[in-house]
Amino acid sequence: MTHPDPKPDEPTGRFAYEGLERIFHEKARLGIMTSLVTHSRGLVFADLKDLCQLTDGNLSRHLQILHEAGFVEIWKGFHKKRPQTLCRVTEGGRQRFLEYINVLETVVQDALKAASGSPSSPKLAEGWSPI
Amino acid sequence: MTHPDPKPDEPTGRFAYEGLERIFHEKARLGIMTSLVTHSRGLVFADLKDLCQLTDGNLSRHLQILHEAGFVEIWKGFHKKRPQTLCRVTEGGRQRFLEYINVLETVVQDALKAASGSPSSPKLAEGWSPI
DNA sequence: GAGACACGCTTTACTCTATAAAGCCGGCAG
DNA sequence: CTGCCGGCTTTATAGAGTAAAGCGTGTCTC
Repeated sequence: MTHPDPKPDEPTGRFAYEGLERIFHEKARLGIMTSLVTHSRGLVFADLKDLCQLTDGNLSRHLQILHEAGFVEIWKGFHKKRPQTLCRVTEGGRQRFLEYINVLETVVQDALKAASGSPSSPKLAEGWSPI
Repeated sequence: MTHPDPKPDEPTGRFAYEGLERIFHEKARLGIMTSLVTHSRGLVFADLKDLCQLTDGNLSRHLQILHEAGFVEIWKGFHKKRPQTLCRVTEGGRQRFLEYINVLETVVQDALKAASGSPSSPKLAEGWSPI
């Protein structure tokens, strides 16, 4: 074997988390993407808004961003003579989001590993002063 | 039993993730906190900088923010006649960070649950147009 | 038929913030 | 004493999240 312990995604620095794509790493958009991945047939604007507890303007802007990135499709239609917007995640969006989620999983693992280990902080040697 | 299925942290809306504290939910600070929780005895500025792959100014600012929030302690000292800064997570910081991590874990669970389920998007009914 | 009102979003304006670049300060070498 | 380097801080700027305002269409009521 050439590589006893490959560790594919960690060139040099630990805890750098380069894979945490900015576009997904945002409370509101995390909720939107999770909602859309969960409901693969799509969600109308109002339902998505309720699921994610967002205001209209807010959801609109985030959807615009995700759409420009090619991660969600936006379809316009009508329901009872009122306009309706249907949102669906694209296949690419789905994949990239799940990659992001994998990185997030390693973050959680790292943190929990640390938590189980060291209990509490010891005193410092002389010569250090706070603040 | 009064509550068959309590679900403590979910009042009404799903995928809202209110527990995702802004101060931790940031790539750089996630790395810093994980590093500090992992090294409970503390880390000097330079080591932390390398671990998180941050620039000096960047790390300085993020530490300042975390310190003002009471989540990290900053100690000043000297090493070989050069100033050194030692950073340690506070007990409160450690706790709050792990709470944040728990929320992050539910995000990951939600997304992965969705991923295992629905495969791909069906066609839309007539009357919808894209963009 | 003309306001008034509600629905379903979009657009705008503001504030906050991450980060690159510049600055600062003491020690050391020549 | 002049310049340079290590070890951070401070500043400046671009970018982004979000509350508030705006807009267009349908549906009442009088």
